[in-house]
Amino acid sequence: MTSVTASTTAADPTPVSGERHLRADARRNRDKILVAAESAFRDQGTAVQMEDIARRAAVGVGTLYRHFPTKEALVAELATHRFSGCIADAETALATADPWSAIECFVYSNAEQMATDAGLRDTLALAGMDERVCAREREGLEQRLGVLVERAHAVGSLRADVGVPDVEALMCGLSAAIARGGDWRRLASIVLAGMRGQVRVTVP
Amino acid sequence: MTSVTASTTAADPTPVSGERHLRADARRNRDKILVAAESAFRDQGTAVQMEDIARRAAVGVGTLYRHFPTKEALVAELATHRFSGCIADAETALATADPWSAIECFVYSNAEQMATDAGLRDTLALAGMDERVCAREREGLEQRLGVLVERAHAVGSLRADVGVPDVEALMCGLSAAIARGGDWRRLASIVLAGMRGQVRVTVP
Amino acid sequence: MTSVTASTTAADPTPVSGERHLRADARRNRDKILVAAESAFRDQGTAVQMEDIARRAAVGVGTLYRHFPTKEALVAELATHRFSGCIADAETALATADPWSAIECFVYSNAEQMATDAGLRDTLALAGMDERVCAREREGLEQRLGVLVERAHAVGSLRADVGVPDVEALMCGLSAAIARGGDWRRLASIVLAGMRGQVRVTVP
Amino acid sequence: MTSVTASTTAADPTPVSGERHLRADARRNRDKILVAAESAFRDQGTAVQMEDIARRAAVGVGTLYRHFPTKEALVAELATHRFSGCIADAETALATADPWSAIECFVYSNAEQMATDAGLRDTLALAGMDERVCAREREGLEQRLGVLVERAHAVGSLRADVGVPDVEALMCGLSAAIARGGDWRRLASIVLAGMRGQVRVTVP
DNA sequence: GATGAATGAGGCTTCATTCAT
DNA sequence: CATGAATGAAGCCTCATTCAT
Repeated sequence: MTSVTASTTAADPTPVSGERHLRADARRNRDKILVAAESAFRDQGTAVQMEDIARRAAVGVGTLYRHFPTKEALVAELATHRFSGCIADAETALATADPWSAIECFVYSNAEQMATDAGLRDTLALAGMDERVCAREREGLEQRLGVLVERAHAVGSLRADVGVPDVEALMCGLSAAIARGGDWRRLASIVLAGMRGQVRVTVP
Repeated sequence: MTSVTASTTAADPTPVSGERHLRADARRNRDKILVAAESAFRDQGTAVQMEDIARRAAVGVGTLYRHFPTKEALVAELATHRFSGCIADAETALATADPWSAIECFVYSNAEQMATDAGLRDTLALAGMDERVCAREREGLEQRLGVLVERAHAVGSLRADVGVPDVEALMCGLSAAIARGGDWRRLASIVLAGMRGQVRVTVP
Repeated sequence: MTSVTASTTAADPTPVSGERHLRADARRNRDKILVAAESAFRDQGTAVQMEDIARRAAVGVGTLYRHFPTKEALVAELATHRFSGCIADAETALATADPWSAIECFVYSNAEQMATDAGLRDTLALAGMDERVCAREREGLEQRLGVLVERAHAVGSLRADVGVPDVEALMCGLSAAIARGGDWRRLASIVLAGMRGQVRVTVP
Repeated sequence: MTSVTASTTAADPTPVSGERHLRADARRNRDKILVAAESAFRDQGTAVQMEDIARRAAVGVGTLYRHFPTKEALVAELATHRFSGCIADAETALATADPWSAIECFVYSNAEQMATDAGLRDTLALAGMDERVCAREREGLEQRLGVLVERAHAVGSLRADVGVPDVEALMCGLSAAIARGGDWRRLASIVLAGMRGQVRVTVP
């Protein structure tokens, strides 16, 4: 689940680090803002005005700025959510026994998200510009990808010269390709086929 | 060659249709502006200020606006240049006898351009937003791609379910991937491998 | 009175239709802006810069633009105020029993306004350019003038060949004449004398 | 004749002061510019761009600036022509024996010009702003008007309290009124009637 | 001289951010 | 705390005027 709404539920009262005790309404506002920002960025790109976002969230700009001191901070927050989703995907993929299936799992679930939620693409593209935002999440993702890649290399199912940075770049590219509106499954399968190691069928 | 500088040489004094008699200095300035704009967009993205571009071109803003009535028009012009480059690549590829080699030729030459000149990415991404700009060039490109794809399909060297829009999307994606800074040759080869048809084994 | 300052008083807290609940300070600023704009236009004509107006109103340009999205809109608002003043004058005149006195009343009160506030001239001249602005007010004014003219014609105290458009034109002309700086009473009386019907001698 | 084209003919080789020996083509250009400027101001008001005027004159901006160092100078030149026309009218009027007929003659001929040539109105309105332009012509006109007014006063056919400045203001106003598009004859006759002294018919 | 390209100060407007209510 | 009005730096563009061809 990459939903942008805060995931803290009754069963999970511990707020994520950085999200201090917020009064119920404050939290509601924060979530409304994130949802609004997401759709706003999706519809109008980085050019959206803060006031637009506030309006969509049915909130005053002041409130928006109370929660996010800067437009950049808002984007970063969104990006963080996104990366968290990616990490979750990677985590799920790691649970898959077969190394290549794990990679497929990761790529497909990511592609699906991008196809479903255009905001994801834009946000990541945005965040992609400045390496400093979401450093922690990036690192977490890269770490998991590292494991996925390593495992796949170990059994030769991933092209030998493909490293983590390549996978990242390819995911980024896949995202851009999907943005053009084609069939995300086909596009993902093409990229996966390209990444596949040669030793795919060791003929008996 | 997609160089943005005017291609009129001593041997070809007839200006391209649509480019009316420009005084020598005017043409020089126009070219300076295009070169400057290109690098400016490359360095700072769409956000560059017109004054910045003018400064880089060592020209007054007025001159900039004399040649391009709008920032948008400038971007469009650049995009047109880029598309022309793509078309030229496609044309070159068409001259290759083997259908698959032709596609490889196209993808590699394009990828190289993107790697060499990161501005390409932004410009195309930009132009991608509004389908109306460069309509003619887009069409021309799609037409050539159509031939390339058809030929490759005929001999089964291109995945059967890959159409022109897919190729476009993949090129777009490749561009984004390359923009992340990896080895463009490897990335291009991955995408090509993914597009390759299954019938690679020409039965003995 | 055509004072540009908001007419809402303690006794009339209901804002005029179309003027939504404005916070006290917002309304104050709006009024400050209108007053400033008025004097600015008076002093410098249409050429005044928006920043100048803002400075006179002791307000940031942003505030100016929050209240009036365009310079044109600001002028239109001013013109509307002026027309409203004219309409009020016409209304007052209509309350006068004697048809000719009514016309005199209208012309004099208008002339006085023009003399007092030279901005009127420019604003009306400006508004005169585009028939679409203040269409409603124009119409309202013409309607009242129609009644005034008709009544005067009925008793023969207005030159038979003078119609509403003539009165409007003459008022416009009177405004221009007054703008030159002469004695507005004399100028108005001259125009009135010229409009007077021949049958001034009520036969004994 | 208020034609803006230079009035120097073969029979009148003495150039007006300020118009130095101009080569035939230079003079032709100068005239083309004046004609163009006139119609340009008529159509678009003071806002016309110098380049527009040059284009209408089928001349480069450079040439325009060679003849008139400033936009203001161009306007002034036009205004001077206009004033000269007024002076000529006044001169003609002075040749009329009856004092009141003389005034009527002046007012009607002026009104006709204004009705015929909208550029006249605008130019004069423009010039009217700055008292310094056409000072010489203004003075000349006022002098003649002085005589006309004095004569009319002497026989009591002009309202006693009407002075030269009033006549000027009224002419200005008449111009504005005519600009609204009504019947200039009627408007002029109204103003004249208003200026007429009371002792119009000394009953026998 | 004529031409029109170049110039750049200056105008209008936007929008991220702050602050009074 | 929420609100939305206020702010003003900064961006895009215009156009009177200058200058190279």
